[in-house]
This record gives sequence, structure tokens and C-alpha cells, in this order.
Amino acid sequence: MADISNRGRLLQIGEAAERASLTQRTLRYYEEKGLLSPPTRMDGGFRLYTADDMERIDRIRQLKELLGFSLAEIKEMLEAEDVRLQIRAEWRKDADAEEKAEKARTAREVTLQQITLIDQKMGKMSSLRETLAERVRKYDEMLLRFAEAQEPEPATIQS
Amino acid sequence: MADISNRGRLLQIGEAAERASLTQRTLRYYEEKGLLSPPTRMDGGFRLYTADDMERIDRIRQLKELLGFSLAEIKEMLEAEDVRLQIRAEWRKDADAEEKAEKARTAREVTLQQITLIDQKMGKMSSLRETLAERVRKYDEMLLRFAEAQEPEPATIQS
DNA sequence: CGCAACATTGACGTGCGCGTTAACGTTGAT
DNA sequence: ATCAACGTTAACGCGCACGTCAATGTTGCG
Repeated sequence: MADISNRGRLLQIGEAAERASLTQRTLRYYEEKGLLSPPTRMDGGFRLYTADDMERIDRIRQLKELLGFSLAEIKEMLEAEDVRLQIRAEWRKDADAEEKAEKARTAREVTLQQITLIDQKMGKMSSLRETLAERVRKYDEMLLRFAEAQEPEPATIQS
Repeated sequence: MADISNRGRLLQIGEAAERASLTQRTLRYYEEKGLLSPPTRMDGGFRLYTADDMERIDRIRQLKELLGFSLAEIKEMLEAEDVRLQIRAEWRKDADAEEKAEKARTAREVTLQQITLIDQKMGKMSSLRETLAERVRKYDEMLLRFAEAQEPEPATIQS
């Protein structure tokens, strides 16, 4: 019950799906589409998800729900990011150093692009927020005029 | 060519679609689904969109692309908002004053809900932004180590 | 009037992102 | 050994948000 037993544990698809608030079908679908690398399996063939897998799954959700990317777009992004891990993995067997640097630069660019997009979205959202806030003020005004019309005697108002 | 001739002009579906960066099909679809009220027509039956229509179309795009709502959800929102216009229209024929006030309160609530949702989204987005920015710093670090390894002589670096 | 450009209403098609069902295998506790 | 709970693949289905014809009508300019 405590989270002590959860540190570094591998999850079967059921629990993985629940924790990610997705369905098993969705996880398998992401795998099928190449967004998730085929996870390790138990002897019987059951999928086992690592903490890294879970993080990746969460990234997918964020990119999809928050930024509205299609799975195809997300796949591309993640592939660009994977370069980072690949580089880290093969860091010591340093074949083709310049090639790695090139990949790193690409990954950096992709990430910057995402940040730019986030900034744009947030800008639009906050301007939308402002028009909505303005609208609320209008409603308040309306309701105030209503209250005045119906009950012309002053009363104590709460905030 | 100047925008003088555009003030208050009614647009046919072709130009309307182009200005909204949507297709004619999409506009007709929105109308079909009840998101757009049936626009006025020319004698021949061609649709004519007013400036208000265009604003509404833009709101739909914002709610869809920015916040990721489904058309069904957007429809509900717009209906709640329409109350505002309805009230304004029937303001003087003041039948059932309390009913109107109730509608105004509802519309206010709906709008506040949207604002809350925007705040939540923006919160998540800015935390995502932070992790991405962190990632960029990691890349920069990597690239710096690369540069050092290949060219051990100190050079002038920008920012 | 003729003709190109633009519009109309159906109706069927499509891609995405899964849901659902069927038939079957695995695991683990009792 | 049994049995419930959990998992597997394969295949079909589905709702959404339109795309894409096809057949037909309208507008407006020369």
C-alpha cells in the first residue's frame, strides 16, 4: 500500500493504463503506431512498463491534450528527442562525433520549436482569457442593474 | 483593394471561408451542426455572412484549436453565451425579469468555467515549457562539451 | 445571350484515435 | 488442479470532422 514497494517497479499494462489515465487499448495502439518502443515482456508475453516508459506515455498525453498534436506529429517529435538518449547511450563508443553533434543540434531545434509553439498558444490563450474576463464583468454589470431595479434598498453584499 | 470597401460588407461563403482559413464545407458543416445560425441568403440562395457571423466563426476556431473542445462542447458554450445577446435583444420587453437574471447567472458561470479551464491549461503548459527549456540547456551543455573536445582552444562565445 | 465563376444540396468517402468483441493464453493464490 | 483475474492478438466497428464528388442552379460581366 505504501509507495515504498513502488520504487522501480515494473507495471503490467493494466496498472500502467490506470496510472496514465488511458486504456490498455490506447497503450497498445501507441506501441503499434511506433510512439512507444515495444516494452519488455514477462515469460508469458505480458508487457512490462518501466518508469521511463511511463514518463514517455505522459509526454505523449501532454503533447496531445495540451498542445493538440496528432499522434503522427508526436511521433516525429519523440524520435527527434530520442536522439538525446541514443547519444547518451553510445557516448563512449564515439564513432562519428560530428554526426552526433549534428543530431544534438537538430534535437535542440525541435525542442525550441515546441517552446515557440507553446509561447504562441499561451499568448493566444491569455488574450482569449482577457476577452472572457471582460465578458464576466459585463454579466456582473447586468446583474447589478437587475438587483438595483428590483430591490432599490441598499443591503450588505458579500465580496 | 483598400479595406474601405470592406466595412460592413456581407461575405459569400467563398470569401468568408478564406478569411477564416476554413473551407466552405466546414462552414456549412458548422451550420448543419447548429454552431452557426442559418445565415441570411441572397435571392438565389447564396449564403451571406455578417461581421457578427465572422466573429462567431473565429470564436469557434479558438475554442477548437486553442482549447481543444469538440464541436458539441463548443455548441453548448455558444448557446450559453447566446443568452447574453438574447437578453440584450429582449431587454425592453421585460417579461419574466427573474428568469433573465437566472440565465445571466448561468452564462456568467459558464464563462467562469472557461476561464478556469484556460488557467489550468496555461499552468500545465508553462510547466511543460519549463521542462523543455531545461532540456534545451542540457543540449547546450552537450554541444559545449563537444566543442571543447574537438577544439580545446578558447574562443569567444555569445550569450 | 453566353459563359465563367461561384454557389447549392445531397450523398458517399476518409483518416484518426481509439472501442469492442471473440477466442485464447498466463499468473498466482488457494 | 482449479479458478478468477489479468493478459494476448486479430479483426471489425464507430464517431467525429470534415473531404470529395456529382448534378444542378445563380450571378454578373462583355
